[in-house]
Amino acid sequence: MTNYEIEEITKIFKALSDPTRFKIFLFLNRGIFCVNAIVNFLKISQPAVSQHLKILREAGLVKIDKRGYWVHYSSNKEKIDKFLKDLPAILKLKGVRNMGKKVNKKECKYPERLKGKTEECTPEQIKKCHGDISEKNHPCVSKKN
Amino acid sequence: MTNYEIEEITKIFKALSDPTRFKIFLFLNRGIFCVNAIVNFLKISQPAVSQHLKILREAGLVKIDKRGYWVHYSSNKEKIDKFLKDLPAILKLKGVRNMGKKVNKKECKYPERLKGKTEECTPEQIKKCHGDISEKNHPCVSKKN
DNA sequence: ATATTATATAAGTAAATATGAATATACTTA
DNA sequence: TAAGTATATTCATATTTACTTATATAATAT
Repeated sequence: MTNYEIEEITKIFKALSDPTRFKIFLFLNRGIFCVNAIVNFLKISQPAVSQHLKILREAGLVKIDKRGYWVHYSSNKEKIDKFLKDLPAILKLKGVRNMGKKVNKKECKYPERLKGKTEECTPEQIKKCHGDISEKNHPCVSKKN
Repeated sequence: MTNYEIEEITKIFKALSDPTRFKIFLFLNRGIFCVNAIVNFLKISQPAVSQHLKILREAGLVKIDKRGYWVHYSSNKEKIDKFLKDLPAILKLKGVRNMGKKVNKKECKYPERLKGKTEECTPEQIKKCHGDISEKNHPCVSKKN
């Protein structure tokens, strides 16, 4: 699997995050359509459709085929299939670059002060909370999830 | 697979469409963290984190566990796994309700007038373009994708 | 040639979003 | 009790977004 930048992934999610645009995307999953076909299907203005298509295109989700002055759009199945295949790993943080800074020492300050439910935290967790912590070895982490 | 409303799906995509929020989501995929742990990891204000968490929670992507005045967040693995499992079918338009109106007769008006590239359209396609068309039997549809 | 058509882009606008500062709430500590 | 802490909420603001109308572009039709 190729590595993804966070912005690359969120761009895809953003492209699919508007209901109107998502309908266009689903529509294009069924075949190859010209812009006016989508306009007449959705009953919104032609520029609105063009702009949604641009966002879908820039996210790599749809393809273009110019024929005369018609422009035929269709879904980019290769890209979508690849994304679907990679997604489980992406969501589990494999293959994502530039996650951000390291965690510092200040988080989850005093979990050992918890009364009544302290028994739900293991002694190691409590100990960790004041020791050295890195992105991988964090307090407040439990295996219970 | 359960059926999804379009808004339900786009709400999940929208929750994952902001880079900051997506980082929070990825962070929570690694364990159970209190809000301040996330604040210190991301270096943005605590209210900003709380609000992102609210959006992730409302999309069903994260879970809450209140302990004293700490609130431990973690990813909702069941929901995420189910969504990942359903996604291929969703993107292929199975299990999506309320897609919208039927297609009417106006789209892709005169594809047969195309010169030079007409041969790329089959006679049936051109014929279809002026016959009865429904959501399933649309002009401009080709199997070439 | 001119008129028409399909699509894209630009400009403007109303609504939504991301964020921070201030405040509220609820719990803990002393 | 009062003071402190973690989190949520409210409010204000700058930015982004989805949309429409108007215009531009490029091809087709007459």
